[in-house]
Amino acid sequence: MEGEPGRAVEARPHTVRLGVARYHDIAEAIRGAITRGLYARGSQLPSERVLSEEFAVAPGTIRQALGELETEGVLASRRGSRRTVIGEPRSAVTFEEFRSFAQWASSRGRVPAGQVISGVWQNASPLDREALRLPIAARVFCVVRVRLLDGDAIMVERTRYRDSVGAEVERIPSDCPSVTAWLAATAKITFSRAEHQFSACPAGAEDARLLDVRRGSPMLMHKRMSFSRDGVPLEWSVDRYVADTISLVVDNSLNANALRWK
Amino acid sequence: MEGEPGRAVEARPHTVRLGVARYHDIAEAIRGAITRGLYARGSQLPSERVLSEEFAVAPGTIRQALGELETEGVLASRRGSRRTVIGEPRSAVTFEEFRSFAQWASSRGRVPAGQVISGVWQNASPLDREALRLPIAARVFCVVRVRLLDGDAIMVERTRYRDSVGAEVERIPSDCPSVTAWLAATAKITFSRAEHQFSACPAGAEDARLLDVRRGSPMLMHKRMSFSRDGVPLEWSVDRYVADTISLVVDNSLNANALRWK
DNA sequence: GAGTGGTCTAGACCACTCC
DNA sequence: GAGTGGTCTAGACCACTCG
Repeated sequence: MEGEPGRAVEARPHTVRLGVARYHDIAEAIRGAITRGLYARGSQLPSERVLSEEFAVAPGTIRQALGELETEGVLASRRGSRRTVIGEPRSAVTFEEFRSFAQWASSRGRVPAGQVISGVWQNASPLDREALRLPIAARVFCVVRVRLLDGDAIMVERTRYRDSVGAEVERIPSDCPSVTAWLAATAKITFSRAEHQFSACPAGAEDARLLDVRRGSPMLMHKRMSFSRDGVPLEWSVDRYVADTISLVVDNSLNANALRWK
Repeated sequence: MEGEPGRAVEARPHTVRLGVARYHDIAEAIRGAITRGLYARGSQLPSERVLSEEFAVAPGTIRQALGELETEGVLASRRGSRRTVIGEPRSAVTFEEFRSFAQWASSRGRVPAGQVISGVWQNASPLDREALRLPIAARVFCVVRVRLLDGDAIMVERTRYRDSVGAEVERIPSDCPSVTAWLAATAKITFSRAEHQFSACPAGAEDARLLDVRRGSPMLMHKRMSFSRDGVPLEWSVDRYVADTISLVVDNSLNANALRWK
């Protein structure tokens, strides 16, 4: 293992280090130990009591660290039996990466780009009003973008923003690679929760023209609604990807679920 | 609220009731209070201290209950500020529902059915060996099934089982609606983790014939790998759904992710 | 029966938010 | 400055698993 067990925690017993929690440190240490092969897949982890002595922390702190790893699907536990090592920790996608095309692409070492096809204000349709919980006669800002990956057009994005957000989006330069990043930096608008729906559909006429595929060819459709921290819906969007350019990976266990792109 | 705060917990301070944990009870009570409109969307929940007095439990127990609700995306919290109510709790899909077509359909009040097209033993291909972590010269049991929803054929499932599981699957009656349920009940084989990948693809010749769609028409492709509790891969499968018959819903927040079908 | 994880108690200090 | 959530301590009993 690692983590300097005999670190002499000093008299002050529960000082939280600035920025990083101790339990997260411990999770990181165990994660690293698994990656380095110290714990083989299928083997058993030391007990919570033993770990709490090794890391010189209270049992509850160890429990928090192990909880983090179980959520990631790296460990599995059962009452009365020792925790078993499930496998290599995966680089789970962060929320930002999953929500933002640009941030996902960058984190994978690929070059994202975007091109705005149109951006207009419209009266909110019944669909808009339901999705964004708007009153009658509200307006929405509608943007159609083509997204490029390493220079290839692979996706059409049709987004509808509520007015407060739309007013900011309207000012964004049309070649800005990441709307999400721009909104966060300039307008302090951040998305804290999103709901995604995936299905397949045939390419429409506009899709075919913008992405250079045949009409009716298969596309992965991704509907998305994003919310502020207070649960206010900020935007909803329908993205259509050319088949075989991208896929969504979902990892689920009895305890929790994790997402990542591939 | 509810939960009979003055329930007279008695001298024994930490007796866990059989089956249900107290923190889960409390989460359920708060969930119910939100559903019944006692806490409006966007409003603030009472503080942890107050709740711990109302429910007559230690603060840690309240914290566990609130954690459950935050994972579901019902609540959001921020240091120094009170927890805000995000919205109606969703009926998050259980792991079993997400993995099993039959269980998902049943839970939605729809009638699932399955028909085995073929079931044969084959030598494991390189793909099989990688997915199931098998040695050279291992055998896999390959099954092709058509899945029906309310009488309509909507999906072709091509599954490959490692030998120990295949031997059991071979004995399952061909009209059995739920392979998962049969395996759990009869052979005590349960899946505890799965990895899913979604993308779009055109219908192949066999898909077209079995599902009565045109070749090349759009399909939602779902690759799936299932593992035992100890991390041993038990099966992998490629399912292809007719477009617009089904879609996957993923909910993700800064803290956690939840899944459900729609 | 020894050991393990799951649950729970009853406190504490700190970082942060809001007034 | 008062109050809140985030983290941590140092114990406890119970249900369960395994040898």
